[in-house]
Amino acid sequence: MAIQSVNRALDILFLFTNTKPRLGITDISNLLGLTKPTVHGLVQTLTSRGFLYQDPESRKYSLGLKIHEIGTILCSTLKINQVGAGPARRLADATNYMIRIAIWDRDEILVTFNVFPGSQTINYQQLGPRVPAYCSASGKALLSMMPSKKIEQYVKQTPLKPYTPKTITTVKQLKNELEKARINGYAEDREEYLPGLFCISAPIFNQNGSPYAAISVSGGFQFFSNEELDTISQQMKEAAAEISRSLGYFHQATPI
Amino acid sequence: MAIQSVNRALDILFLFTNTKPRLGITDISNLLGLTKPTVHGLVQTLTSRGFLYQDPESRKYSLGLKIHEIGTILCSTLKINQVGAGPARRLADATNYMIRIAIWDRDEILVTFNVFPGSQTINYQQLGPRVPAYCSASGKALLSMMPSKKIEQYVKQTPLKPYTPKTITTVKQLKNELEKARINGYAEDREEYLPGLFCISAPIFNQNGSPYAAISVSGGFQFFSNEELDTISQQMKEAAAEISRSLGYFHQATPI
DNA sequence: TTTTTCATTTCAATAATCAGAAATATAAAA
DNA sequence: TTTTATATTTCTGATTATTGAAATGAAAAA
Repeated sequence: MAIQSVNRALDILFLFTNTKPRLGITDISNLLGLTKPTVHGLVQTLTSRGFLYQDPESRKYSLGLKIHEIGTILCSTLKINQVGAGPARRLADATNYMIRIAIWDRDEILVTFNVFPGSQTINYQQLGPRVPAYCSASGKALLSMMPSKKIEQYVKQTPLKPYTPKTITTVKQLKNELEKARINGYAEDREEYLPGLFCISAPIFNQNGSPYAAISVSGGFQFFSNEELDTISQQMKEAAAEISRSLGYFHQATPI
Repeated sequence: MAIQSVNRALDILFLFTNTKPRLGITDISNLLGLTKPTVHGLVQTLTSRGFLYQDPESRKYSLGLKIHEIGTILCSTLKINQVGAGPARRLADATNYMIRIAIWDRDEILVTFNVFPGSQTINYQQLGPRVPAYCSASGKALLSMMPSKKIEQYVKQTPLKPYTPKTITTVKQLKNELEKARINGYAEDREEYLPGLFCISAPIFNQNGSPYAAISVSGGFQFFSNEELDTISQQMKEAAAEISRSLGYFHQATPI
């Protein structure tokens, strides 16, 4: 049983966009095909709770800051952040690079946690950004561990749009990358999404043994020597394994 | 007219916390004093929209990732971000430090935009973190431009809790800082919230001439020489003025 | 000033939701 | 296996929300 008024209230929230950030009652009424008294009641409720904000001058509405509050709570309730914060912090200090944790969400990579090296900087325990899986190290790390059926499905329905000259745009290239990731235990992103940004990422598994999240090390490409890559990837894989264990994952012992 | 079911749906969302990240129907029913069928309908609606997530195994509910999506939209619809992105990016590249834009929200500082120097790093056009006003450069920059009545009200109802050994904990010290900020045109934060973090921040005014937001430059304290401080604070004040003008603020000409 | 626009409120009929109690379903625990 | 706990569904009268048309209020435009 879906609650009509709740659905409509959520519909109203998603009417606001980059290009239409401010809406009036009549706008909303027209967009949703609802009467003005109905819209007014819903909008007033959302406004009284801080999910909408009414500009006193124009009387137009925009999204309210209470949305940020619930977003912060979402972030702190994510299990991966709760168990990943410690290992990520230690990895940041050990490597002196930015560390991120990300999860797979609707075929994209959603960053859930950011740590910068040195205790003098803030832990961004906050969500975002969202990045296509095929051109991020974490995306490839996760994809490489998914069943081949899922990979086929992914490449079939995902246009490999180039973001930089180095973005992978063919299925063959992508599959090669995934194979390499399976061998190395980590995936790479060599300026495939942002120029100058080089990342490596290792998958994190949950108690079902499914690839659930990924931890990544980001740095300027010029700073990663081959030797450094060996050291850092090793530390990163250990951090990933530690988090996987915290999530209840036990690596299968090799059968005799 | 407040819509009961919408209010209840929002109540449900705020039941989830750091310490209680997963709740069942009975839990929610008890916490809100509602019957189970009522709660179930609301929860199902929120789940179908992605605002809640039900774990298939435990059947418990937690906050859903759709909350992040609406948070992203909130961020991109904020006028201050829309007009501040350009100047902030240029300031980051000019100074080679992290730049942030923040607004005053319920006596706290809410960061709405982060830019890191160099095009190789990502613009965090995302909300958070939230920091007490009295121990952040942006908070002091904004507070310094508020009417003295508002300042009195602020210090009266805000406990000056220490975060570091250098946090300002007396009203007198804070007022001295505000006076200094008014003279300099920017405020400072010398490791008052996080050890090793030094920031300066200049206020941004809206078309009413009210202090509305602040732009800050963050860096390790050891990297700020006096000379550098002069240059950077000047560039920062110019960026702040540019954003203020974009918001419709015209600086009063000095009367003859 | 008058006109226009749109937010807000009113009202009564209609539709949707809720409470309360109880039944059924489902999964974990004993 | 049975027991236990809890999610989910069912039902009906009571409560609450929505519609549609119209009126009022309040600010901006002409």
